[in-house]
Amino acid sequence: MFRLASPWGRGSDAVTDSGESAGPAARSKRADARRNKETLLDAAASVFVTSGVEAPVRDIAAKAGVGTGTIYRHFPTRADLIVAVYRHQVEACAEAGPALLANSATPHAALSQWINLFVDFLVTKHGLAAVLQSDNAGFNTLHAYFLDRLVPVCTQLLEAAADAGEIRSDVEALVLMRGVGNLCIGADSDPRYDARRLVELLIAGLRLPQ
Amino acid sequence: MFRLASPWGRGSDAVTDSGESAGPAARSKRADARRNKETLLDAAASVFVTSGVEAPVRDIAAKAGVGTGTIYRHFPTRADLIVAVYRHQVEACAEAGPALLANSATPHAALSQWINLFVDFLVTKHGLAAVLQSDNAGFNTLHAYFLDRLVPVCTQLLEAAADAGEIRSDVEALVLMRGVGNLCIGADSDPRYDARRLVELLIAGLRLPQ
DNA sequence: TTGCTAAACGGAACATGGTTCCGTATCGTC
DNA sequence: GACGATACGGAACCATGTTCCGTTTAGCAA
Repeated sequence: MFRLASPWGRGSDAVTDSGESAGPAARSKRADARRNKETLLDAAASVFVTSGVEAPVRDIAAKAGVGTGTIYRHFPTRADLIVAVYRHQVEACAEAGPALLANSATPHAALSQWINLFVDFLVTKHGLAAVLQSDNAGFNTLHAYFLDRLVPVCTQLLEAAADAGEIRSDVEALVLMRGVGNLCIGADSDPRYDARRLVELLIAGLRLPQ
Repeated sequence: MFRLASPWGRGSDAVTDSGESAGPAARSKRADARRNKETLLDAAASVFVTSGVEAPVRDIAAKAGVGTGTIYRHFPTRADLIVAVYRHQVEACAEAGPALLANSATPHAALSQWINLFVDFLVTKHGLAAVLQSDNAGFNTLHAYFLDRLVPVCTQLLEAAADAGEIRSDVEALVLMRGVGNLCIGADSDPRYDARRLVELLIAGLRLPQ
């Protein structure tokens, strides 16, 4: 069974740790700034687990022992903080797509397993799904990141399954992913609601009518 | 084609207009209070159309030419106001269930049409679907009202279709309705997202595997 | 080691939105 | 016309996201 990397697997973020990628010899960040960013990411991850992604910024700042201004200097908007916290897991999910396609019996099986991965991710992140769909500007970067990274993967899986004649070919990855994301909303707040089940039905509905 | 009553069909609300239903000779409400409640409902309906159900309470009060306190006296919480505004249409939807069942070729067709009715309702009410799923306490009454009124209808349709051997019998109405509601979130803010389509797929997924 | 400055910090202050409270105005009755 | 119950308006309160700015500090150079 495929699983995403551990939630605590974001110790060192190679891209954002020090200095900007642009410019030849851009001055590297001050040590305390780098340290604070790490502290902040850990605090946010921890608070997200207990209070959900909609936890007040002040709570995260408090947990990190830092002022709110510090958060906004490192992460221009809350969405950027969320992206940073979950980047590794989203990357893992994106990379799992081609791997599943290569290792599964059928493209449809790969698609199904990949969607499961995505659902598991969303369902275990209290409130993430809801925030993902919020039309609130300011979450635009969050929205964009998820879509930019995952839609191409989903497209690839959908096309493979369609080419194999397993599913209808008139459903776009963007629409499907948003649908799946929507179905995951509130999955953790009501035990009677079974998001995984509904997603299964949705995927079942993709099958070509016999 | 079945359609819900016009959005402006809530002129006189027989139940809540004057006096309480409890008590033998409960004193009837003052005329200005009754008038204000009507004005408020009209203003809210109008604001909901242009700014969505999440419009600030102050906006509704302003539109009605009334203080915010007045809103809260008539409607203890925002959710109560929303319920009051849409009560007629929800009732119409609930009543359409048995009617469709009686007039359709198959129970599955009735179910499908009824779900369409529900989806049309949600999709045309900017932001309603999102608010419906909000786990924010305070929207409990809204949540409860929709579920109390519509789940039994949906259950009836599901059971009829299951008894006819058209669909699987292991999906509860509550789960299905929440799923459909979720799929409708954000349907009006992004033209690329096609909630109706996804709901169709979900309903298709209910069919017994051949 | 000491001094200096850009960088970073903290948290008060501001903006927005839901909700409560209470002094005032009004209705309906006597 | 007077009076008590009812309803009204909107200021005030609380919670939250975000910005701003005076203060502190890291890192470098003399």
